[in-house]
Amino acid sequence: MSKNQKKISEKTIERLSAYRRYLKDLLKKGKDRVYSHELSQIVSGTAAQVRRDLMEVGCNGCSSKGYEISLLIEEISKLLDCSDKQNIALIGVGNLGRALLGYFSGSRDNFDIVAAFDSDPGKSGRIICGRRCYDMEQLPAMLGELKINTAILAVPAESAEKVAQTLIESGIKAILNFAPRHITTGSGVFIETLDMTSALEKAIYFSRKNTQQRKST
Amino acid sequence: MSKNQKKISEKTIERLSAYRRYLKDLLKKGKDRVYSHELSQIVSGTAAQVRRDLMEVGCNGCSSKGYEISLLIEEISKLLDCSDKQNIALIGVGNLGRALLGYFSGSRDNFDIVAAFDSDPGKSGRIICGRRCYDMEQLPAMLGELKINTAILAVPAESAEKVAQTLIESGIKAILNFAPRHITTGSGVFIETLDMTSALEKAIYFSRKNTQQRKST
DNA sequence: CTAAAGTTGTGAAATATTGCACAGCGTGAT
DNA sequence: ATCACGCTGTGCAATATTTCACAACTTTAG
Ligand SMILES: NC(=O)c1ccc[n+]([C@@H]2O[C@H](COP(=O)([O-])OP(=O)(O)OC[C@H]3O[C@@H](n4cnc5c(N)ncnc54)[C@H](O)[C@@H]3O)[C@@H](O)[C@H]2O)c1
Ligand SMILES: NC(=O)c1ccc[n+]([C@@H]2O[C@H](COP(=O)([O-])OP(=O)(O)OC[C@H]3O[C@@H](n4cnc5c(N)ncnc54)[C@H](O)[C@@H]3O)[C@@H](O)[C@H]2O)c1
Repeated sequence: MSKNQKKISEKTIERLSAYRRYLKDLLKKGKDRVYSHELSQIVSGTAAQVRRDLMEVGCNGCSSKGYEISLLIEEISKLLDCSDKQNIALIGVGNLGRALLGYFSGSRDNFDIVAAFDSDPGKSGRIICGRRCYDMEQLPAMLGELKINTAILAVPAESAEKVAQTLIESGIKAILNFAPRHITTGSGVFIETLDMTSALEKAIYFSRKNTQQRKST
Repeated sequence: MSKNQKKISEKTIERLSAYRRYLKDLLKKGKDRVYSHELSQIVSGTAAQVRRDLMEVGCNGCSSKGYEISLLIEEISKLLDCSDKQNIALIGVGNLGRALLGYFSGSRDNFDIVAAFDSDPGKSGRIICGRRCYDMEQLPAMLGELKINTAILAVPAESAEKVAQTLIESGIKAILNFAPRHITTGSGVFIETLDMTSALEKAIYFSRKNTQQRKST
């Protein structure tokens, strides 16, 4: 019962998220069915890969007619989303943090950044992009109070590990880290580091090699 | 001659970039040698993986003493960097674009954002974060003039594909795309899409499954 | 000088991920 | 009713990536 599905790969989860976003677009445009080969284009994969991904959410496809978009969205959401809207915390309201706050706050229906934290007294206490910014001392209490278990980390690299440690001790379960620092954790906390500098240097590197296009997500 | 190494994987390139950044830190702190198991921690891999990565740049390791940091930085740079500093363009000077501009401009010695472009007349013509912002009409000419072959794309999703097409036609060789849209290209242009929303939804998903930590880059 | 400890370089095994190819099914045409 | 067509679901092959494991080498201790 607790083990209905064994394990879905990270790559698949990422693609499912991308599929869903695209499917919502399609739905808005009035489409109601979609084929795997159409979906495959938005992640530069093959149709077979899409079908395999969709198998993980319980196949809803129908031969010849493809997948029903609204049903697919529903099924993907059932897998990805929690029953209730997830509260997210943002740590570090600098240049990047503000951009993220403006981008993610309020616009989604499955999650929301409900609180921001910064060590700078000039920021905490204020309301930024419509969200209250708290002092770091209030972090442990607020995480519990707001039932936050995922955090976005956008503090300078030097502070990243220390802040991450605080987050983990406060019971956070996953961190999306933008600082160019690897976060180590003995516990079962999920850490995803988005390293923009490496990504850019990779792009620069491959701008010189004439590779075929690849990649996704 | 032209085919000195067959092919280095994207993952390896990303890690090499991360190693180098860390190695520069270590050097600044006065260290001069490093072991593979030390490097392995910053990408949450194994020591063997690090050694394998470093083999790609031509092994410089020495039994028992590890790798000489300055030499390693040199060798990685020889692989990753071009002989001359790479000029980068930023397209879309919105909330995210400005953060990126502030972050990447001027601080690196192997690349620099030398020009920004935006379709908004209120932005083009001005100087933002110390960089001139041009009108989109000037894009093709400027890319050639400044010898730019890598671009950062930070425009709204709706415009992303069209702008990417323009970039490719103007001769760009690689794009780091922040818009939540897959860019397709028949040509050999390298496209790297950083999808923050998928990354966040992935983090949220795994905050509920108690996985061991994984991932890097 | 010899042994012990610790590290590199790397073939080979183990995993993870992707792509192929085809059986089976629904649909629409005849 | 039958058939051709196009798409799904999936076993299996093909790749890609990571990890294991060990010989060879360097340094240090005795
Ligand atoms: N700006 C970008 O486009 C960009 C790009 C790639 C990576 N990053 C990374 O993202 C992170 C944030 O970048 P940024 O440009 O927003 O930096 P920033 O300096 O503008 O903002 C950092 C914020 O974190 C706060 N802070 C510092 N120490 C803290 C602590 N211990 N606890 C809580 N808050 C603390 C600061 O007060 C500040 O508001 C950095 O690690 C940076 O390397 C940023
Ligand atoms: N802000 C974030 O933190 C964040 C997070 C994840 C993804 N993104 C993505 O990054 C992109 C930029 O986000 P943003 O928040 O900076 O948006 P934004 O609206 O603040 O900025 C977009 C900028 O692009 C310019 N622009 C629009 N159409 C253009 C065109 N055709 N050619 C040139 N410039 C054009 C606009 O004038 C504006 O300056 C979006 O695709 C967004 O989905 C942003």
